[in-house]
Amino acid sequence: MSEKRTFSISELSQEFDVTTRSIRFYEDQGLLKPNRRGQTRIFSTKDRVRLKLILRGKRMGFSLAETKELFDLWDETLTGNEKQLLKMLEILSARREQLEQQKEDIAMAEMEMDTAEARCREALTELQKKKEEQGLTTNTKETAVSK
Amino acid sequence: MSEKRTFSISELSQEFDVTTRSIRFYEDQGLLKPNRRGQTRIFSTKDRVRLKLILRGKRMGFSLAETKELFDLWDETLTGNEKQLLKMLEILSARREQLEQQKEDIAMAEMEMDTAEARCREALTELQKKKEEQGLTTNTKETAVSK
DNA sequence: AAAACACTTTACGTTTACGTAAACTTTAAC
DNA sequence: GTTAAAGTTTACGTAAACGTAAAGTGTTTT
Repeated sequence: MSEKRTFSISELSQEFDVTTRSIRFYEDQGLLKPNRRGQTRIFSTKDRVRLKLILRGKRMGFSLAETKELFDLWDETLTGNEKQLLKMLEILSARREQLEQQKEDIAMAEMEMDTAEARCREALTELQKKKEEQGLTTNTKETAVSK
Repeated sequence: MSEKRTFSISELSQEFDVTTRSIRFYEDQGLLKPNRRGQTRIFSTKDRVRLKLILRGKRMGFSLAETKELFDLWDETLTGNEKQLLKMLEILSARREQLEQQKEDIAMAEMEMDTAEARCREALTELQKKKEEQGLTTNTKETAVSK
């Protein structure tokens, strides 16, 4: 079912385009807990998923601390007493609000980019016109001279 | 047309829930350019819009430097030679890609939150069942004892 | 005009998220 | 078996985004 592959630090580093330094840092901060063979880190598919979540979180503007909080809470939740479960539900709902906010932000940004792009294109065609006019007059001059 | 109100630093601070320190910092970094009456900063509606953009940018994971770059570029663009305009169009298109990525991220996050919430609710109802069973047995015991 | 209050500059401190270098060990390749 | 490649720890450095304190300058309220 859940694949049992393992990954080296450099494999993950390449796949997700992060430095090994970053990955070790994430471990240091308690976000990843790879096994070891001797000194060497052996990452499981679970670690891989977590790394993916960390990076997505970053793209979404979450700090490592926030992401870690979520991870920890989820782990606690799985052992699950009622209080933990309810807290998790609260947090999930709070996150949903954040996501809604972000969607709004994105929609606004898209609209503004539409108008910005429109203005750019207008300005460009304006410039084109002027160029053409210029081009024509120089041409007439040249032909006039060449006669 | 474009309102001619002005704002004090504390007005903006309150309206957008940022510290005055942050606002001054944004000015320091060249993101805001309020007028002065003596020493005192007088913010225009344009400044207000920019502050709004800065904060939205932050929520979307943009650094102040990135936001500043956009502001500067837009200012340059308005004076508009062709090169600037084309560069702006490129940047806009790059931003759109980023936005698409973010939308994907949000969609993924929402899906995962759905399944997470479902698991939580399952676990909760499980606990409820156990409680009810417990409740029933204790009741029978109690009634048995109280007889 | 004195007190209270908002605003200012200057400057050092702090946290986050790594980069970078040094010196060492383990593993893989020849 | 040694050399190269990849991995490790330790530790100091850095950029971004403010926080915070100090000390001064208006301004307005009583």
